[in-house]
Amino acid sequence: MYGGAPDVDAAFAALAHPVRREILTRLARGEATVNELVEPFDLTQPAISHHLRVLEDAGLIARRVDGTRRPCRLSPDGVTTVNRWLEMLRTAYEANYRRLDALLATGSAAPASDPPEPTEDR
Amino acid sequence: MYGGAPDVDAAFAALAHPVRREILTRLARGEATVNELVEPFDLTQPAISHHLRVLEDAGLIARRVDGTRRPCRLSPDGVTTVNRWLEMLRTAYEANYRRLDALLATGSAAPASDPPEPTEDR
DNA sequence: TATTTATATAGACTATCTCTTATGTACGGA
DNA sequence: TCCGTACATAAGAGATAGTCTATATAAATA
Repeated sequence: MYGGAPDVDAAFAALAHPVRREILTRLARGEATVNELVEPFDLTQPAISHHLRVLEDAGLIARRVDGTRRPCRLSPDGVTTVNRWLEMLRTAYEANYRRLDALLATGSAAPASDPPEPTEDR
Repeated sequence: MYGGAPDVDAAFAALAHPVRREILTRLARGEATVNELVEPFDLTQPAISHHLRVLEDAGLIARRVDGTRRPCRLSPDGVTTVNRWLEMLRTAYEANYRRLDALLATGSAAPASDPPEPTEDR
């Protein structure tokens, strides 16, 4: 990663809005101009421009200049940031499970009220 | 309004707050009661209880009853929901790249988006 | 140069979020 | 039973986010 890693908070905050996630879904199929991104929504152009700014600041999209147009494309940096955080969470979670399993395997006294853990990941 | 799947929306919205992400990080290391989760933060107990409610509604944590205590633990469901959405995005993104690569390999005229040169404005 | 097109920015309004204090509820222990 | 502990819920203040209209900017076009 060349530039500074986009901040985790900005990436998660950007992904929290359904319109912004829809914009990303559209951009995953290829580049699009601002007006092309406005069209599927019942929102004004300034509203979409604002969402694009948020996505850009989060490292989720990038833009180039083409005359008066600013075609947007997906930038994997923001998604990578989010994936890394989720991976950290999952790693800590699984490490805790391994520790718990090891503890139970030793035959140590288990907490009496311990319910069987229901779900495995995925 | 513009919502897609409601669980996706709830999960991403829940993850958008840094305090809630910190709570999840703590729970990845094991179960904790509400008071134990309040302690590391400079927030009141009702504020943390509200965050826990948001996390529970998003399928990110689960709670059990132990006397007057409500120990919380991580629930993988919400993270799985988020991971699935990100995987969808990545899949579409990579499919688009393969399509573009195939197009370029045929020697056809590329779409107007050929320069990978990052023209950055401002 | 004047006009149109594509997009950005500003300001205001409103809705939602976050946090607080105050209070309610349920359980355990004396 | 009375009290303390652990937590939830309510109500309201203050902050923030999302959206609109109006306007600015900049390039393309006539």
